[in-house]
Amino acid sequence: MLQKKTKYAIKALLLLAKEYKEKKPIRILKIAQSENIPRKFLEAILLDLQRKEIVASKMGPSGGYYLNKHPEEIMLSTIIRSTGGPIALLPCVSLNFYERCKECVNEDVCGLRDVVLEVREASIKILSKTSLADIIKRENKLIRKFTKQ
Amino acid sequence: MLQKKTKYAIKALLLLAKEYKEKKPIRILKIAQSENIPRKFLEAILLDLQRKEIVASKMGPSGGYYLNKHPEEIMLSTIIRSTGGPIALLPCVSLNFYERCKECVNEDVCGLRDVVLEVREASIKILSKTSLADIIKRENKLIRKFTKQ
DNA sequence: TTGTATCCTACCAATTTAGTAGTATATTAG
DNA sequence: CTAATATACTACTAAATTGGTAGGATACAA
Repeated sequence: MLQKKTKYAIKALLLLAKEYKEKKPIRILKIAQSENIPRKFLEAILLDLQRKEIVASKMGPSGGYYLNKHPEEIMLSTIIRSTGGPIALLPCVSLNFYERCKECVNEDVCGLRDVVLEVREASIKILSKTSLADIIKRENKLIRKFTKQ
Repeated sequence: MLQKKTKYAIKALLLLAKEYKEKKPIRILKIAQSENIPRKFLEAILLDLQRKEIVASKMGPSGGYYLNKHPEEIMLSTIIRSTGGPIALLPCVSLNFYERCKECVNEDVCGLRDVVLEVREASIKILSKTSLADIIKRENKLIRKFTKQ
């Protein structure tokens, strides 16, 4: 399951994406209020995202955060990883959070790992081709679909 | 990520599957030792699996646990769910652990949910067609592959 | 130079997960 | 029938993770 932190990050980034205009900063407080995220927590999350170069910031009055890339270039997989959420079901198949199973004598020969690898591939395939812009597009499509009815 | 409990459950069930013979019980202690699982913890896990009718037990001397179905009929998705691990990335797309997002005004129109739904479909597709028997087959295939080299 | 913003470190609280203790109950070999 | 050996069950405790907060340092525009 994605942790709250990751969900908050995605929500915040989606807001930045919707208001996107190169280097136009938006204040933390504004994001926190409109997305219903605890202000101080969001501060920490954005700081993380900045270290991963997903967002950048401007200090001082009229400062705030803005996307460091175009919304089409920021992928869901990148966001999830940046906020500490591994995508794989087991650490032994995680690209970014790899850890060996203590119990496994030889992980090359683990049948479970083999399956879980497949699941990871399938998930990453979707998550790494979906950008912030794509999510917004999907949202609009869904809105059109549901207002037609 | 799968929790330790789930991993232990899978390991235990794989052992039972390898030794499978209808209603032949294997002692907790034996499973615990050969799979390196804390004995008392395993006890609790097997009790859970029994309630979900994946295993059954026989009490008293010469008692123990055995699979309640053929190894080909016990699916990975069932095991994961039985030990409390949701497969979906968000509760709002989980079939068995569904929970509404507080923040979402209308989840029918959530772009993120739409993506996460796709990921769930892809994962479940794999997990629900893979049985204990399949995992063992994969293991054997991997062993053959690595001993050839 | 003052007010408003992010930056940064160090916490604390709540929840979840992992694991244990101890007793009750069932079964069977002798 | 009873001693030995197994699971069944309840109730904890410990450890780890996650969610969230406090408060001062730093930057910068007006």
